[in-house]
Amino acid sequence: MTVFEELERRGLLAQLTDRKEIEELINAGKATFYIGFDPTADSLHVGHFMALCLMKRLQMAGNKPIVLLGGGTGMIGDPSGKTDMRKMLTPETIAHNIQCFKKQMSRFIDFSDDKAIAVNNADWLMNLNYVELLREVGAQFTVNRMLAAECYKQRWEKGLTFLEFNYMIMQSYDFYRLYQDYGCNMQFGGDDQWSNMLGGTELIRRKLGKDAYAMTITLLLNSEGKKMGKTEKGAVWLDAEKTSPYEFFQYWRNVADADVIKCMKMLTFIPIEEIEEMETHLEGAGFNKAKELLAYSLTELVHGKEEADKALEAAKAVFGGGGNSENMPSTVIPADKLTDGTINICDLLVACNLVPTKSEGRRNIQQGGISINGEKITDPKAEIKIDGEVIIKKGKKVFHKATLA
RNA sequence: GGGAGUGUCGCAUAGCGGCAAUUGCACCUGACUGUAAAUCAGGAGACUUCGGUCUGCGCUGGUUCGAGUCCAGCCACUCCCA
Repeated sequence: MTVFEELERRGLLAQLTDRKEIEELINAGKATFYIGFDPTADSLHVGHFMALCLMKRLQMAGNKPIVLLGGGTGMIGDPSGKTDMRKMLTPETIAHNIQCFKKQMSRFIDFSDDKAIAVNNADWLMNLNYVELLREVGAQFTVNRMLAAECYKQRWEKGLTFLEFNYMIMQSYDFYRLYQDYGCNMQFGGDDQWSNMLGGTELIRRKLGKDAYAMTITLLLNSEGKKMGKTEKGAVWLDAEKTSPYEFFQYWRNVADADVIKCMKMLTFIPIEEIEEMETHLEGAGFNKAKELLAYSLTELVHGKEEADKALEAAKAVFGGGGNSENMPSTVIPADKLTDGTINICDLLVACNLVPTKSEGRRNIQQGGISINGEKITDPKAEIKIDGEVIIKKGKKVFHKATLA
């Protein structure tokens, strides 16, 4: 099976400028392609992860990836698909975020022996001369065409600043530079990047008379049409500090039935034949097995085997009713929060970050949602004795361990 | 630069001067389940010695026994004209 076929069978392909040409290029394994990552946060998230997996798949097939870090484009902010103006990032934040990105990326992409390279578009964007750029590049774009781009539609009502409007130009210019400097003739990315990517192919065609290609991968949406990788608390991060391996595992363990197979296909490296086979006889409780596999293999990819094992162990212990609390998420309670070795139940819940306020904790207790060491708590004034460790259960599936400092 | 309008709990929406403030989505808890979905029930400013107390409708002042609601100034955003 060729790489291209595999991508297609996994449902990853969204839009392509020239299907046949791209298929041949990447299957031959000699292509150089790039994917851009803007340093908007100090950790990668699931969307980035998909792009990195695509890179890895293509790299394994012999192609050469270029990771483009958006040190320059990050100064502007991509308005695509955003309803509100992006907060402007300070140069310091951007530099910090780039460091974080680089560190995480090296887990997925092999940069040794020049098998992949990372570049920062700040290197060329920051020194651009305004008038020169306008004449060189600006003359190649018409405003009416840019405005027609799908990615700006959402901004119609809220307004689009000139700063953000220029994002497409910057990204196009990136592609143009990479084409010239590295012979990179393909750009891949998330489907929301389509218009920006087309800008680049267009620019290359006009300036150089050469063909360049663009391909986007499907956005990972759940069965309700919402972006996956988001929770109420925000994104599901790849950084263990921001989203613990256990939480990460649980996120995927809890996906809807309708989404398991799709996630497996799009996010894991489990052989596609295996997934398709599984798909044919998946029913009832069998879904749980599939979800467990999904959660495990993703956690393994992102956090390594050891952490994945721990997360799986913790999940089994907790949901299987076993007593092993070793790998459960936990909080250490400082001794000065205790009086006579006990702590008020509401204070305990807040201290463990299980609820935002005491009122919320009280409510949960009154509604019967809190158990300590398997015993339901009904009195919000209960004093909990902490000696050794205490297992707190909130709702149906939030387990937490509190230990004394 | 001139004119019009808007600013309420994550988002969206209601609110004749007596409101901790409507409704929808999202969210949380309970029941049923498979750590799924659907459904049903409940909850949802904070603190509380459970009697209360404090904070709150862009910001700052004012009118009033009492202001999300009226007035003035400011700020932000949107639209129209230039």
